[in-house]
Amino acid sequence: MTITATGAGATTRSAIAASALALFEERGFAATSVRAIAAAAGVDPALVIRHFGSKEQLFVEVVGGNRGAGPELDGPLETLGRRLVEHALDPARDRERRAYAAMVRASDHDGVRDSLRQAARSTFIDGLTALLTGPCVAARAELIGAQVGGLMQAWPTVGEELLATVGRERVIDLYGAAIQALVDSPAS
Amino acid sequence: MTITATGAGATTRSAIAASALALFEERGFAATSVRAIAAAAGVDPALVIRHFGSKEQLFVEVVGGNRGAGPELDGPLETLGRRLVEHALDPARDRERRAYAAMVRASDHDGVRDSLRQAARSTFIDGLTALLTGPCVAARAELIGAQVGGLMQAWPTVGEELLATVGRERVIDLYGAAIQALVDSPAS
DNA sequence: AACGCCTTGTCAACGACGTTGACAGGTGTG
DNA sequence: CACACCTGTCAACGTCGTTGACAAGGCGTT
Repeated sequence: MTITATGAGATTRSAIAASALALFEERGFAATSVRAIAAAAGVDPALVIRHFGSKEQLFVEVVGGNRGAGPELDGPLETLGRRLVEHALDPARDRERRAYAAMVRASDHDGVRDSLRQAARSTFIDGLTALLTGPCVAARAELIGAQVGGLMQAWPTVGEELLATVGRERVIDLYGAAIQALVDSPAS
Repeated sequence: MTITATGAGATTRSAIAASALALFEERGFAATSVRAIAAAAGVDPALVIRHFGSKEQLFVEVVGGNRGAGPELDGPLETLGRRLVEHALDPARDRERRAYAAMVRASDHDGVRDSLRQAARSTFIDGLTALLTGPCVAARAELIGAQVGGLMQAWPTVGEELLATVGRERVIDLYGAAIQALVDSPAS
């Protein structure tokens, strides 16, 4: 039950977490077995469960646990749409994008889905709601979240093609304008 | 190998498909076992695999197989954004929306992901590409697909709340306008 | 009628999976 | 020393998707 923050077990625990993160991001949830994680970390499969409770909890903790604050929200509202797309497509954010895709794909499991929803709320939609002005800010923030989520979900499969045909800047222009339509205070 | 279109086996095959569809939509892919499908259909588990090859192929065939043509594309371009949202949120389309959600959640498996991508292409994005005018029609069609996909994915979790707070018409207005930003031919 | 073939279905089993319980070393505290 | 506890090991359980061998029944050909 108890898990000490320091001590001998903490190093093996982080070793398990590192192996798990690498395998989950590379192969996804279903294709990664607890036994494979244990083998990569050089420990017993039972120890993985002992430390993290279950495969699902391990996934949520290592893949869904490292959320940044969301600095992409800083800046003028007039260019928020562009910045959101730039941030979502930032090549340096490849790891986070793959982590998000892995979570969406594993959202067949209730715990993963709940974690995904909660993470989106706390690190994105709530901040966005506080930022927007005009009517229906909460609803518009949710819909902007749907837009960004749709882009991130589609990107692993269509992103390469889009980059080759129209280029990153054009995608940022186009999708940024679409998001901006929800950022700008609508009539009525 | 060979599967006759008619004959004694066709009825049990469709019985398996019916049970599988109901269970997959209700519980999702991972939580539905081949044995449960077989029990619901009153057949042997091995027979399920015999008829459909694998659990994944069965899922793709029964959940991803019944795609409509897409009449939502008919009509003037000026209101296409609205119509797409109306169609995506149509209460009568609850089954299709749940099927789509089930496929997204099961897209951890390669075959499911491929089927999802192909279905989106053939029944939506290709038709949309043919419809749009102006520059970058293919890219804009893909991005519109991302928008619609994001909305459909988010809807099961946030739709109820949005309906209660701002109402369906307002959502159609807002998100429809955002999609319309990609439908309308952009400046250069 | 007798034969062989294909389809349809049954049965037991395989290997892999996530998870659990009982148990062993190792360390610090009374 | 004895006690407790954290850390780790081991074998096993039940379930899973899938497979192979085999039986029952229809059907055309000789």
